Amino acid sequence: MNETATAPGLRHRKKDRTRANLQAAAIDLFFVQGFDTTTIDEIAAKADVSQRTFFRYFKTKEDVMFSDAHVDLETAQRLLSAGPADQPIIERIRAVVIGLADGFSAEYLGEEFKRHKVIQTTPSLLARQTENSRNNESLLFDALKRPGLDDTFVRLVIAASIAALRVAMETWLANDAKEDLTQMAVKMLDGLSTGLGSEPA
Amino acid sequence: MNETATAPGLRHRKKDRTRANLQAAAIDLFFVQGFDTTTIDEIAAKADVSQRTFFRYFKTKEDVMFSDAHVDLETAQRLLSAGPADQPIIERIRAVVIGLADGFSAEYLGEEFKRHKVIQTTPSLLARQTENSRNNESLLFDALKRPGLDDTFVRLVIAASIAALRVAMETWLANDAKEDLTQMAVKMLDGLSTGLGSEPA
DNA sequence: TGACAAACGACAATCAATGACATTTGTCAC
DNA sequence: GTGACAAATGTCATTGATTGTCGTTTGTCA
Repeated sequence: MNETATAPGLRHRKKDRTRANLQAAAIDLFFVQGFDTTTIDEIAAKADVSQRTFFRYFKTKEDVMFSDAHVDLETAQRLLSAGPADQPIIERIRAVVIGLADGFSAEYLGEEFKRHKVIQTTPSLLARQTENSRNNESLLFDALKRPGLDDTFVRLVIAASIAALRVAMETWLANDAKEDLTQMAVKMLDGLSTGLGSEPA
Repeated sequence: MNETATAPGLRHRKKDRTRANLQAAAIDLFFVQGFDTTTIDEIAAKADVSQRTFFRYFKTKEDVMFSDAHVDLETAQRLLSAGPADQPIIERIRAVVIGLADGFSAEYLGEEFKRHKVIQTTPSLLARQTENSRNNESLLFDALKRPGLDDTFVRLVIAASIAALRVAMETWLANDAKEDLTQMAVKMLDGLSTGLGSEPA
């Protein structure tokens, strides 16, 4: 699955560099002057390519913020396949979340923090992110559905779990990453598991 | 707050008519030829106004599908204010959902079915809808938060509940409105209340 | 009726996104 | 090396959403 081993070749390396340049230029500009007030022309200029080339790498202006999103999802799917299939769905999700978070370096979390800060403050990016969540729900459903179990229940668990993870992320961002994100996420999933009818003291 | 009582005047009536014309023209065109393949020029032409006027009534092309969304939300807020504040949040939400659904006529449900069908099949509308959900979460949070209760828990309950309602709506749409939407929604909320850890047979 | 403001049309400009075509640049077989 | 070939890019042009401006029409109200 990971082909980084075989010699990429000059052409391929240049492509990677161009993509990285575009992405870095875009995120930089979004940070300092905002998403809406940054034009594709500016991004292209900063990355030293034509405007047309930007759209050869990213389908839309929003995409440049989400092109790496599939990585974590694929990891999640791999962890799901590896885990035991016979325990309750929410338990499996919980395990995957812990497994995923295990691979997050402090540096990665710092990058995520910045990225999500931009997303949170930009309506079109926020919309795009939830669109991604929708796709993730479908993929997770395919991975988690089981013959004996009501499909709608599976969808409910997945949707509620993703919502819980989102709330954890938002709280984390709002508190400037002071708390431990994983711990908060797990606490929320446990809340779903136990039931929201019984409220904390 | 509601000024519809005082004689609207000719100008106001014309404005209402123009807005309604634009909305009807847009939804019609979206239905028959799709959202993306319908231009603002077509909508404006069909409603017999200039393209510029369209944007005087609706901020974006998507807005024309959501401009009435606030009505149900306001009803929900009113119901929330009316209900008892001392029961668990999820119970209050459940009661509001039932109260809201009580006001849905068969005709309204039919309209909603068509509208949501278009939304479901149009990525940009889907994105816009979830953006609305975000706003609703904030408003519901303000209405439901309570001094003794952890804010994050309140947010979790709201986010999970909205996710559950969305799954109910999606299931309803996928099954061509065969089941009872309210009943399904309540069942899902009960699932959240009881806890997702215990799976149905 | 006349002043005033709201609603509107007409025009132009910006920017995202896409298509078409020409040019440059790796890659690979010879 | 060298030439054929495909990938990557640049350039040019176009569509369509969105916004600003300005002048005109049209309710409203004294």
